[in-house]
Amino acid sequence: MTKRITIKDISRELKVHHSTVSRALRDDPKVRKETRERIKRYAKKHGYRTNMNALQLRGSVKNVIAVIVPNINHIFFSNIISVITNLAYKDGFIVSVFQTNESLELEKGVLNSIILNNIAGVIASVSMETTNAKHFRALKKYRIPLVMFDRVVEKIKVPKVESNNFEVVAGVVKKLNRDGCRRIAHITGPKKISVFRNRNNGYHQAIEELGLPYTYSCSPKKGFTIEAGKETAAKIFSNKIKPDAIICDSDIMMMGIIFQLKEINIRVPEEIKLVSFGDNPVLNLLTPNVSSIIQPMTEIAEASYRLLKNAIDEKENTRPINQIFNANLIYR
Amino acid sequence: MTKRITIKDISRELKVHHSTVSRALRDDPKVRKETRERIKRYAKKHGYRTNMNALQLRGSVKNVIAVIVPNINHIFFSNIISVITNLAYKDGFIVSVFQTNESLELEKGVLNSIILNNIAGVIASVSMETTNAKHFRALKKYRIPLVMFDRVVEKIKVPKVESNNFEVVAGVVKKLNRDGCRRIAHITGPKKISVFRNRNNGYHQAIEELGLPYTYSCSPKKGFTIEAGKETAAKIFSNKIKPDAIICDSDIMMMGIIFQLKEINIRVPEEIKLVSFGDNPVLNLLTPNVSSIIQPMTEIAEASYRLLKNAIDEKENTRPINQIFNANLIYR
DNA sequence: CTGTTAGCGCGTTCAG
DNA sequence: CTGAACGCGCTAACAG
Repeated sequence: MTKRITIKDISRELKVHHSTVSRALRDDPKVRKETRERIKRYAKKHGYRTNMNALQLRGSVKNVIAVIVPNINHIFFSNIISVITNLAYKDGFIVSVFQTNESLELEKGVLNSIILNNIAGVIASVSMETTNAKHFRALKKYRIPLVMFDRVVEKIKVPKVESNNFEVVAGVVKKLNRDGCRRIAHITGPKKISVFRNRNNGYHQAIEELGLPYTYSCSPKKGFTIEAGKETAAKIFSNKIKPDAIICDSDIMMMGIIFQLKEINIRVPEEIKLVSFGDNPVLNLLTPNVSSIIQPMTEIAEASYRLLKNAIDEKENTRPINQIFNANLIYR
Repeated sequence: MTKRITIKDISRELKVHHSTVSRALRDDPKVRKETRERIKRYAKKHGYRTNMNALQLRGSVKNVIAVIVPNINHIFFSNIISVITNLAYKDGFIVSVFQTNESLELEKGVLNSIILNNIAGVIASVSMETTNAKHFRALKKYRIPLVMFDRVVEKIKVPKVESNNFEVVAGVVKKLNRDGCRRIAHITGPKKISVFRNRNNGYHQAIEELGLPYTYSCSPKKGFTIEAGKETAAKIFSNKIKPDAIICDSDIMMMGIIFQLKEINIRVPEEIKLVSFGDNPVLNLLTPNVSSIIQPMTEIAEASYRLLKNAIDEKENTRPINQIFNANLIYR
C-alpha cells in the first residue's frame, strides 16, 4: 500500500529467488507450472506492476512516442494527435505531446527534453520560425527515429508525410478562373516552410499558365489568428485593385476575413469567392458560401505513425520515404 | 555516436571516478572547480544527457504528467491540454495525453498504462460511461496524485476543478424567461456525470422557481456529435408541444441542431432561442443568433495543474480541494 | 576534494 | 527446474 511491490517482495514472500519470479511473470516455461501460477496469482492479488524504468534502463524497451506540433489547439493538429494516440495505444505506446507555440526556441527546448527522456520516436510538424533542421538532426545522434508531417523541413532526410499542396492549390486557381475569377489572391504562411511554399508555388504556377495579370500573396507575421485574418482582409481591400477570389491556407484566418468582409459590406460569393484549407467541420457547416480544401487528416496521421513504427522496429533501413496524400476541394 | 554516452564513459576518458563526474555535472562544490569545469566541458562537447530512467529508477524524480480526456478533438479539451502542456513544460514535466474515446473500458486500460509507467501525476476528465471511480482509486495505491476537472466523479476524494454549472444554467433559464420564453428545453449528457447532472438540476430548479409548465431534457446516447444534434432537434420538433428555447451542453451538438432547424425552416432567434456551452471561438463568431456560455478554460486548466503540482510536491496534505470557476453567458 | 561501495528493479547469463 | 551473480546509469553515504 505504502510502497510499490517489486519482484523481490514477491520472491521474499514466496520463498523463491527473484529471478524465478521474473521468469514466472513472463510465462517462461522453464519455471514449473505450479510455481508459475502461484507466483502469478500472488502478483495479481497484490497488484504487482513491472517497473518500466527498470526495463528501459536495461535498454530493452522504450514505450513513449513524442508528437511535436506548433499548437495543440488547432483542429488539424488535435485531429492528428487524436488518431496517433489511438493507434499508439494499441501498440502499447504512450504519446507525449509537445507544443512549440510557433517558437523555434521552444522547439529546441522540446527536442532537448525528448532526448533527455529517451523516447522511442518522434512525429513532428515544425514551428513557423523553423528554417533549419539542426536541432532535429540531434535526434539521429541518439538514435531516435523521426517522422515529419505537414510542416516538414526539406533539408533533413527523414520520412515525411504531406498533402499534395502544390497541385491542389494550382487546381483551385484554375477552377476559380473557370468560374470567372481573374484576380485571385493567396494568403499563406512563411515561404521558408515547405508546405506554404509549395502551395504558393502551385498558386503562381497556375496564375502563370492562365496568363492572369493579377497576383497577390502575403503571410501574417504572428501566426494564423482571426485577428490576422481581419487585418489582412482590411489591407487587401484598401488597395486599388481588389481581388475577386481569395485562397487562404488557414481556416482560422479565413474566419477573420469573412468577418472583415461583412464589415465592409462585400458579399460572398457574389463579389468575391473564398476558398480555405478547412479542417474545422464546424466551420464547413456554417459557411455555405466558402469552399474548403479538405486535408486527409486521418490518412496523414496513420501514415506518419506507421512510418515511425516501422522505423522503431527497424523495418525501414534508413531509406527515407515521402508519402503524399491528396487533399480534396469541396466547391461551394 | 553509436551509443549514448554515460557518466562512466566520461569518467573512463577523464581518469576520474564516475561518482566525481556525477557530482561535477550537478555542480557539487565539493568537486574542485577545475575538475568540475573540465568534466562539464567534456560532457557538453560529447552531448552527454542524464538518463532519466536511471534517475527515476532510483526514485528521486518523476517527470511525466498524464492528462486523460474523453476526446482530444474537442476544443474544450485541446485547450485545456494546451495550457497544461505549456505550464508543465516550464516545470520540467512532460505531458502524456490519453484519450478514452468516451469508453470506460479504454479508460481502465489507460489507468493501467499510467500505473505501469509510474507517472508523477494525473489530471483527468472522465468518459461518458464512467460511473464509479474504482479504477481511479487504484492510483492512490501507487501514490500517484490525481486531479479531476469538468467531468468529475463525486465519490472519490481528490481535488476537483469545475465550472459553476448549476448556477449558470439556472441563470440562463431565468434570462430566457425574462425574454419571453416559456418552453425551455435542455439537452445535456448522462445524469451519472456530475457536470451534466448539475446543469440539469440548475435547469429544473429554475423552471420550478419560475413555475413554468413545460420541461424537456434529454441526452444523446452516442456522445456529442453533429449527427446527434440533428436527430435530437428532429425528435423535439416532432412532438406536439415545441420549445421556444433550447439550452445545449455541447456546441458540437448545437451545430447539428442549427442545421436541422434550417431544414425544417424554423428561424433563430425569432421562433426559437438557442444557448449552448460554446468553447469554439469559430462557432461563436459565425452564429450571431446563438448565445454562448463561455467556460473559463484557461483558469480551469491552470487551477488543475496547480493543484496537481501541489499534490506532487506534497504541499497539500491529502486535503482535497474543490475549485469552482464562473462560466459567463454571452447573450445574443 | 576524490574514490569506494551499495542499491534502485529488472532480466540475463551461467551454474547447478 | 531454480539460485547466484552481474549490470543497465545514476546518486548517496561513507571513507579516506
